[in-house]
Amino acid sequence: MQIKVALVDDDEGIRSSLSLLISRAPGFKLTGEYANAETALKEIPKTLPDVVLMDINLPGMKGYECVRQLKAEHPAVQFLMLTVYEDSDSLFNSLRAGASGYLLKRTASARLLEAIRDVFEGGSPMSPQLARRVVQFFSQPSPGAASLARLTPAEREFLDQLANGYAYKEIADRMKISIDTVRSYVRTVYEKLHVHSRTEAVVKYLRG
Amino acid sequence: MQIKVALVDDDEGIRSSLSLLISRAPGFKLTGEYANAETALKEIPKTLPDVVLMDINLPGMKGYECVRQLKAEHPAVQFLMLTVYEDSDSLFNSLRAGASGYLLKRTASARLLEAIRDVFEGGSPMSPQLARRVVQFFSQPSPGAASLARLTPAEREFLDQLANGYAYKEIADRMKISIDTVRSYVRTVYEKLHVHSRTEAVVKYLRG
DNA sequence: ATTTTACCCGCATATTCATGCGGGGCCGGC
DNA sequence: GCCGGCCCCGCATGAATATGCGGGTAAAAT
Repeated sequence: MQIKVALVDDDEGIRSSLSLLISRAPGFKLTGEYANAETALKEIPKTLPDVVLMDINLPGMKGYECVRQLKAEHPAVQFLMLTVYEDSDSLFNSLRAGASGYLLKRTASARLLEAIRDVFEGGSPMSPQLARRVVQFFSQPSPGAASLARLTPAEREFLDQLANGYAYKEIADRMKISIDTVRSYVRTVYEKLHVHSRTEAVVKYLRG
Repeated sequence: MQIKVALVDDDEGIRSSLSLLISRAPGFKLTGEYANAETALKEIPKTLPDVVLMDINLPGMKGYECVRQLKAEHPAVQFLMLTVYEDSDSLFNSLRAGASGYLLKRTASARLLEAIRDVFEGGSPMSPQLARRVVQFFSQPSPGAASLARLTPAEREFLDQLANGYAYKEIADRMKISIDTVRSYVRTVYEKLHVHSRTEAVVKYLRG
């Protein structure tokens, strides 16, 4: 089965080289190439490709805006963003818009084809440099993390179970400890977090 | 310059094959291999490798817990998680703990070495399947947002009070309604959110 | 005009939670 | 050695929660 690929980029040179790459590669079929977002918005719904390679920095409407609109109407179409910059805003805007992958343009040809296949198969290929941005988004330390750090590993594990909504008895089973030990954790954790109820503890845990 | 790599995995077979791979690869130097998190916690601070390959599913202390502690003390050390599962919780736990990359164990050898180098150079290699989870985290504004929207204003207000840790009686006072009405809200809200406990409701509210 | 929908109130009961008081054992450091 | 931190276990009790069953009214939709 051929993967139908469309291409949106304002740079004629890039477009033609990508076009050549894709049309020559076995298993891929180029169904259209467009120089701007407006044209893509009109034409892509007609051919409904499997994967769209989308340049971020289009003149006029930005690439991610185009993705947002197309993705809303055609959720099955996958979008793979291409950019020359490692710009954070563009990256997060694209992800929010529903893009599935994000590659730097200097990605090698073979890797690009592989990425298209990845996207088509439900993956999200991403250049390591860009992935790092995303990863950092998660590890940004929160304000209340300090008190969380004072918990012992077992206590943290317990707190995690607590946040998952399990009853004491269930937590005891999952952690292979007795219900009374669980109750013991409740006290120490509450004390360390300065809370007096399960809800408060969970809130502090999720936010911290 | 050699990249110093440490290895944490409880599976002897995997450990030895990875060990062989790394020690034979030019540019890499294996500085230690450990069968569990506890040993790693003790030994890794001594050798301070550049990159640690960490299995997620360790017996006893989980891999991401180990990362959390080591990363806090030694921020320069990079962690590359290895797992057989595409489990969402493990993934996000690891990212929050400070892991930089996350690969499936079935990743090809060449790609693994490349990933180690990526991590060392500040990237965040990630298997496309796993990256998709991360990407979805952004595009899905919230899985529960839809159900949250089905709440009436009063119910939302109530849920907010619930998330603040107030008891039913306190909520009744604050909202100037009867305690029995509060109980009524409990039921309708739980039903709409498909939960069976205060904690689950609050979690869904905070995340959605 | 009838039905639906949303909202408010009430009672009863089983379960869960919060917290008081104890007791063990293991390990690492002073 | 002894102490302090961490982990584990136990009993008891009152408060809070979850959920069953009801009943009303007023506005919106059909």
